[in-house]
Amino acid sequence: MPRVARAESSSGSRVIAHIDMDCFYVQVEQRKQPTLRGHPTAVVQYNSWKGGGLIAVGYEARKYGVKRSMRGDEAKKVCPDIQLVQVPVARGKADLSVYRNAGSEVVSILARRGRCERASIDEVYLDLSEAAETMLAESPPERLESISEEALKSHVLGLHMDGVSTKDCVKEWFLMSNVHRRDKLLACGALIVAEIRLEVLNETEFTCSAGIAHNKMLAKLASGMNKPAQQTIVPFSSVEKLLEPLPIKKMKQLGGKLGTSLLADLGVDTVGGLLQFSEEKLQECYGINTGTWLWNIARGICGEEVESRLLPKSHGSGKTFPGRQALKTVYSVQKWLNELCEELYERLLCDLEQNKRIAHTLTLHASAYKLNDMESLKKFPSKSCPLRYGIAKIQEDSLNLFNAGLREFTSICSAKIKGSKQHEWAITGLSVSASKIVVIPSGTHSIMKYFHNQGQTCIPIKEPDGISTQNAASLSSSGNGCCVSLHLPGPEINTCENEAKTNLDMPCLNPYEDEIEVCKARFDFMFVNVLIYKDAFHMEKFTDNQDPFLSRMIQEEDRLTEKLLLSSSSGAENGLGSKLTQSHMDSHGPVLKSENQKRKFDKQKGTPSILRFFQSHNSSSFPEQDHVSTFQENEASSSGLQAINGSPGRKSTCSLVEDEFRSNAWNYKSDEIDPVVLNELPPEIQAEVRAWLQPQKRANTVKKGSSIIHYFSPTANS
DNA sequence: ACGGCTGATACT
DNA sequence: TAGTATCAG
Repeated sequence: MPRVARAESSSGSRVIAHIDMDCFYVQVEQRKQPTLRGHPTAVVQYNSWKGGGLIAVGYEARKYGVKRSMRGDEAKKVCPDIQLVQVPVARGKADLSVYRNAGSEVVSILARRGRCERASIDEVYLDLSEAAETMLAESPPERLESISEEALKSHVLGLHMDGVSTKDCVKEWFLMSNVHRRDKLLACGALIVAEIRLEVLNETEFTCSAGIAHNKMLAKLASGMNKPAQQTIVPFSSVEKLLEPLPIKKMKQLGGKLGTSLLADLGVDTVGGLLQFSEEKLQECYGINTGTWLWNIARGICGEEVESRLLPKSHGSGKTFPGRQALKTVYSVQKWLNELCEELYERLLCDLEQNKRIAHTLTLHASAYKLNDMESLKKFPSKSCPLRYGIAKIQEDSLNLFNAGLREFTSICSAKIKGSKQHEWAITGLSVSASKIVVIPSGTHSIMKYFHNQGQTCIPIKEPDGISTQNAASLSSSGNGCCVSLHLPGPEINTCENEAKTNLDMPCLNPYEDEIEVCKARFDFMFVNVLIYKDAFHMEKFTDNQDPFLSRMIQEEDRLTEKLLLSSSSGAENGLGSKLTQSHMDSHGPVLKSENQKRKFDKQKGTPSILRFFQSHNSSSFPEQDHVSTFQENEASSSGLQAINGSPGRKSTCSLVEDEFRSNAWNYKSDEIDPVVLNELPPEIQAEVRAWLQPQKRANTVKKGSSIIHYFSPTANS
């Protein structure tokens, strides 16, 4: 909750829109299956129990009294004609990817018009202040020869003095010239939103509703007032009358316990009721932040900014196991964790490919009860650890996290029963999630670029003003190979030729620190890619087994490499991009075998494409060399990577990669690093590199290591 | 011990 | 920070 409110009047009025898709899941299904249009429809989560649980209800069905959180059977009873569509199922669980992707479609349209915040899978905030100002300056409504039909259908709160709000009234309101400037801005905003909503409809076939107001809170309130497919405007003058009788539970954030205690403590059940309490009083009751926040929202004040964020901050995959489905063996837990991790990892790869983002933290949540314990109210603890890319690693780590949690869960409270049999616990819910997702800086979008960029290794590259990093490229999606990629128009963002620009959005830290962050992110990016390929390589042996997921994964990763390489200009020149993927599977790459014949890798048929890429890109003589050094020509001596490997002439990037491929037990010692090169690095980088060389704790011990090295920790405990 | 699944945020 | 709790839809 945004606890700091900005004075509304101090800096000119903002124009904020909240766009809310109408019964979104239903619309998505209706688009997929147009015969459903016009019929009472609901989306149910696959669940043979009682016909499944409704998670979205179309407006035709609502007329019959069908409600969310009814079971499918009840819905049928109330509305026998209802069409129940099932949510897609993958890996034994509901998969919401199609809806997520559909949401991305909408967001990419909205984002063209102003700062855009994806508030949920089907809700978006838009800051239209600039656009409205521009319109007011250049072509104000009163100078328009006509107001669009859609805009004329707007609802203007407070306009209708009880009863009739005709189109004429609305038209008059739009054209009113003797009104406060802030209302004219709202009118402009409403015209824009009407336009946007038509765009959305044309391009996606989805209808939405919208609220237009001076802040997020009011916009959100308004968007729900006239649904579906309508928009509602909240003029400043209508705020008091709107809020005064409004049940407190209708306000966002007050629908839960806080709202309840407001009634219990203060006897207040409408927003207007709050007005009688001083800010101090509210602070006494609910703390300084919440108190002030309450005081403000009662007056329609909400300074919360629209964040520029089109992508989610975390990904998660979870499932519940209610009743007797509860999991009672570690085995079954592991089985389900593996499924959940598969989905999560698929989405992570999507995010990496489409948005160039890397997640850094893996978290496991579980819910459980104890069988013998009378008080089974104990919570199963959440656990997290550094996230290592690679499906097997995520699966292993999540299981370790679970076991760590389970030990706490079982030990702390019920040490009483010593002969601990299997069934003292049961798991009713599992979820894995990935967070701390960071965008790789522009210019790092291919490994080639990294290596070609050497002279100026760590120049921070910023986006053009007004476009935040994570809005770059395309919108995330996930799941099932249907990675929708929607590119935003606008300024070129992804060129490494862009030099450092000043970023106005950021308070700009020490530029030097900034530089280091960019460096770290680049390391992360490259290493993650290498490791993904290592994993794909391992998986090759499974392709014969026709495991659909594994082979899909391999394809996925092939595509990723190809894209990355094609996107690199020099890769394209050499024709490497396409050659590489072709050669991925064939068997000409015994380059590594000289050293470690026993290693698993040597039994594989191919050389991982990334590695091969390194090889072929470089000296032509590479394959013959026994212990090769590469990239000598390309790299300036300031390369941080070289420093990790040692001196430029001795052991370089390629051999670092090789070593990683050769050895499951990755353990560089400090003495393998040329101290001269290490000392050339900026002090912070030196520190970081040295830190990498320390032994790292991992999931078992549940401690977060430094940003990069944990990717390299061996997979197995052995 | 059934509304399931997914996300954000604030507190500590 | 990691872990918990609350909220929303």
